[in-house]
Amino acid sequence: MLNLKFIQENKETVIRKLAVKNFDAKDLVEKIILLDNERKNIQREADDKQAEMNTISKQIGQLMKEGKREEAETARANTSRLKEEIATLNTRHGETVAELDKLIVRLPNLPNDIVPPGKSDADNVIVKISENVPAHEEGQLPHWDLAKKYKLIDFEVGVKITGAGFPVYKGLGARLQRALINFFLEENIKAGYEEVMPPLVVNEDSGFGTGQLPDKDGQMYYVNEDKLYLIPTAEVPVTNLYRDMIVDAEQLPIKNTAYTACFRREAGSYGKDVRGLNRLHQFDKVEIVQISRPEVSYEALDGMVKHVEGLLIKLGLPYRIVRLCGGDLSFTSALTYDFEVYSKAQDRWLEVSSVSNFEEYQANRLKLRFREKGEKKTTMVHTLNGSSLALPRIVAALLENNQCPEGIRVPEVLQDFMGTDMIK
RNA sequence: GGAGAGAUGGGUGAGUGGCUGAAACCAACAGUUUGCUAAACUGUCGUACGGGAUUAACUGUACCGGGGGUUCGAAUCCCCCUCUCUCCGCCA
Repeated sequence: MLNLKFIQENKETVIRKLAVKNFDAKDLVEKIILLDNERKNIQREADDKQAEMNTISKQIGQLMKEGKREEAETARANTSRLKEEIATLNTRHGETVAELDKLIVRLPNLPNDIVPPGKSDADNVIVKISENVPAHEEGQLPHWDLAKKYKLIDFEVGVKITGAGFPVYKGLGARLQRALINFFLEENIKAGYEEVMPPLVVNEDSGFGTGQLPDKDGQMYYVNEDKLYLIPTAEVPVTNLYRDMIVDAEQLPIKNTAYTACFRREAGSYGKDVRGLNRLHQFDKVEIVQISRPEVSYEALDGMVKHVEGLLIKLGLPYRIVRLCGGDLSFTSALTYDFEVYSKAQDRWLEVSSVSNFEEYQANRLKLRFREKGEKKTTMVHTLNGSSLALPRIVAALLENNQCPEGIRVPEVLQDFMGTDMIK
């Protein structure tokens, strides 16, 4: 969430920048500022009265000790009115804060200045296209047919045991999952990311910390009995590792990578978007997370983009990198680069990674700060994350782009993990 | 799931109604001393939200797992919740 003080001092900037996200913040910001001022006034009044009360209480204690019962009784008689006033003020204060909290989480993160304006993904800016993008060919099989032909993925049995969007990987298909996970993790570790293996379900505080709640409540699976959410991405448990912490400056940057299954309800999706592996309710993803000093977070972002690009190059997949426009940018992100791989048979670009800088938006919610050595004051960190990578569409692109008369060519970097150079 | 014990600052741990935002020790940080290291000594050493000329000194309030209550006054008494530990049961 945005910082209250910042909103107070930069009202026009907030409104102007959120307009890039096509978010009309004017009324909300006005209301927030009004409420915040009210909150301060109430607090001042309540604090003063409480201070008065504390003084009287101390006096009573002193008088009692000295045996001056009469005077103590007199002092006590004066407290009841004060007590009531404090109670009233505290109630109002609580209500104001609650209202303020409710409003402030409705403000999205401010986009970075280089975020292009735009309404939808059509307005995203392509910043790079790899040179190996093939031409669309007729007669190529889409991955769902290839998966069937080589007995790699069984969508039907997944429907039987769970439902649509829960495929079952079999044989070399299952092994390909494992190969990709291992490959990604190894590469990430080589790049200095420490591997963690977090829980796949999280509590409400964690969902709030990274911004999935309250914004995307309906997109997560919820375990009612225990009030837990199935994670939509490893970002949630991994970033929340550092919730409510003050880290030392020399610990930064913190770099973690994690493989997890991800669960998404994807309510409202349909059609060719959900065909085959294009959109699933459960899928596997390796994630990278960085916690960075604010002044270098954009260098960190560039580094992450380079790293993810390196993975796609090693896999030999045709890709492009796009900078998301304001309208396509997520609620919590300040700047996002999406990676898309080209799928020859579908003649489509498939999103396989999203690398974002959240600046202090998540840190504010997480209460994640750092402290300079020897200094007293704390500063919010910047948090970043990216997929490196999400498996299903990588698999789709690999199958489709690497199909040949003999079978499906396995990229060299995966051959050891796969135990073969050709899926037949 | 059953029974019991517990939850205090970065850590250990004292504190059963006012003198406690919290002893002591450890860790950490700054400094003194020593030829270096170590040791010793001195000092600092929670967070949030306010006030203060909004990067001051200083200062108010709140916070001892979370929420509510009793009281002029609660870390301390009462109630509810959560979590942790031990034992039993079940079990990958």
